[in-house]
Amino acid sequence: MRQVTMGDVAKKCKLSVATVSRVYTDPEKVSPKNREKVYKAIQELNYQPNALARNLRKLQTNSILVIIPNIMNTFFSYILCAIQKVAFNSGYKVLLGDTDSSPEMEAKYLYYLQQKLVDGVILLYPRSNPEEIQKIAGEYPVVIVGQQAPESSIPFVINSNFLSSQTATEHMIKLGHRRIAHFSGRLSQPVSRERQKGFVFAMEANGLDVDKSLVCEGDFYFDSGHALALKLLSSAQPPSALVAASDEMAIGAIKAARKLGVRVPEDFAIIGFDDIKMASICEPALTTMAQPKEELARLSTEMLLSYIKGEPPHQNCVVLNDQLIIRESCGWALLNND
Amino acid sequence: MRQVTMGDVAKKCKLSVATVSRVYTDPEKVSPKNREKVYKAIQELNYQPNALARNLRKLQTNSILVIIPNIMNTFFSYILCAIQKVAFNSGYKVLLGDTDSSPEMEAKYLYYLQQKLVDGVILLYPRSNPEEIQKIAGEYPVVIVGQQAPESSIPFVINSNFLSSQTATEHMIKLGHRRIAHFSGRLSQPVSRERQKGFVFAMEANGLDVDKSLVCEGDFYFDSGHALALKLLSSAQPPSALVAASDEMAIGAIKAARKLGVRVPEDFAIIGFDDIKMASICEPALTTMAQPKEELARLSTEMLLSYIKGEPPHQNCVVLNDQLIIRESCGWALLNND
DNA sequence: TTGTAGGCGTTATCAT
DNA sequence: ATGATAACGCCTACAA
Repeated sequence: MRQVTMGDVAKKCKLSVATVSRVYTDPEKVSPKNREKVYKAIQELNYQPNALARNLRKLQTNSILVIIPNIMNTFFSYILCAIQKVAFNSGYKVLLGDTDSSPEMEAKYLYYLQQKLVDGVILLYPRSNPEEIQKIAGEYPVVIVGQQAPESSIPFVINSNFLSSQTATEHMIKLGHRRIAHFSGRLSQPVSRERQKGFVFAMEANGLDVDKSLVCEGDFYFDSGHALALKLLSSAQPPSALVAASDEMAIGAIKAARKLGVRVPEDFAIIGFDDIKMASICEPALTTMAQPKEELARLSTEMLLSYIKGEPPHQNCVVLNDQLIIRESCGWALLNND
Repeated sequence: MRQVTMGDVAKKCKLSVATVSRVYTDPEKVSPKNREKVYKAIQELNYQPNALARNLRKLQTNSILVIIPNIMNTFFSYILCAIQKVAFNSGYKVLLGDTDSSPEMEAKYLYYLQQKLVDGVILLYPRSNPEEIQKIAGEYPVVIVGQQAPESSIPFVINSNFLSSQTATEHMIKLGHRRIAHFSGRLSQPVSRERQKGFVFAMEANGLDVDKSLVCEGDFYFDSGHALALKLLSSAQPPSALVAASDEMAIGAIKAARKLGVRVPEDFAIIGFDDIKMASICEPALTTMAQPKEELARLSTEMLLSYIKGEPPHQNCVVLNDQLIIRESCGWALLNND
């Protein structure tokens, strides 16, 4: 069954394809009478314009690609969800590019731009090297979320990693902790280094020793937090508190503590990062630095869309502040309950 | 800056566009010497074929749309992730259609097919009415996951809801429970009705009364489970066990119990459905009916792709079995620990 | 093995 | 306000 085309509609109402086309692109320009005729024919033939032809003609797809390390993490899926909402409301479709944290996948997806498969890309927490990214982002609309593009003019939106990590650490120090551990993500990622630096800075600024054996490299995922905590808690001199660079690792640590009979927060206070859904639900509820997910998503999408449309951007680089959310795992309530 | 086209490549190596095109579609058909020339020119010009033009010419996009109620739920995001992997390996791109559980959104997304924006659709747990779906699915490749398409020939993949709900319920009965509650999803959805029926059937088959006040309609989400459990547990005759039709509701119930000082599983045994990530992490770990997520995703994608390619399908309707995963929340260990 | 040329379904320009 | 027509960039008979 051949597809219904504009030609068919035109023939049906004895008008030209140009007029039919105008009904879609600029209805004002066609007389009310003819407009009606066209609408009727469209209805009767159940016609829908072929997006492929339109895309080719206009050399654009009205869709964007979101490159994302792992949709299973609710932090990412939340952002993805928010991006899709903003994009949808602006008439843009969202292609999904889950990289499973692989730089190679990330690069493959970036090439969708060159193939004209999408009009722009939102790149969440990139893993591939800056040159690779710069090569594409220099020519096509790309906005990076969660990482500052060093020495390049790629627009980005990030949260205040250094500062927030510092805040989280100082929260623990204020609660009286001296031996504090830090679990970072892979240090190959700038985010991880930023958060680790914030931790070290806060410790030193408060005159505390940074025991190197307590500054551990994880990978942001649950399992790494679990394994690291098991090791530390069964060592000779276990820490009394943990600043984790992700909620997943923090929750992994909670589970590890429980397995060893270590009480959280009494014997081991924990603070996470991200505020994923599980953070408020797990037991004890996780104290964490909440990233402004909604804002991150909205701003990056708006920036990308105006970039695509060639509008002058209001802002190219945005740094958003995180928010400390005090729940149970840090032991704040133990001291402040009256 | 004009985009590089096949014409440019052709000119560069003094061959025709046809030859260049063949290098992509059927390299065997062009002489090794010329092939090299073309490769070189492609390299030098940094040429990438324009997917838009190719799509129009071939009237296909090599992409599929996944319509999904809510990516924030790890059950769905897991399936989405698995679908994307299978699709990617077959050269297909994945468009994301998060409906936020709205039938209207679902319908809008279905029309992407008519607009030729995608070659096929995987429809997860549809919420819109069957006629609406049938209208599109009758003409274009659609595979439904999680719901049987009644009186229509739309291919589908589901799990054994009735049977699994029965199994879950009987598990509770075997553990000695008599007053058992059931939380369903919205009864407008067939899945919900199936699971509820499975519960009722198991109760009656075992000669137990079904107290209507214990058979509650929720909406699959955390909050509904929380609210319902609060109500039931503070009633005059609280149940001693709960069969929840989703893990989210089950975990909501766990939190409610904790809030009221009711011990899980000692005073209130709970079993969930889905096996989301949080199920193994929450406290106590959730006993649940695990859906074969991987299989659901793989089979539906394979079915859709062969449907798109016009291959005769191996199977049109698949029913997969769930698996009972015993953890802590049902209290099995209390009886069987020796 | 290679080249020529028509067409995929729209949109946009230019006449009328 | 409307119509004829030339692109958009690629693929694929068909001819050479």
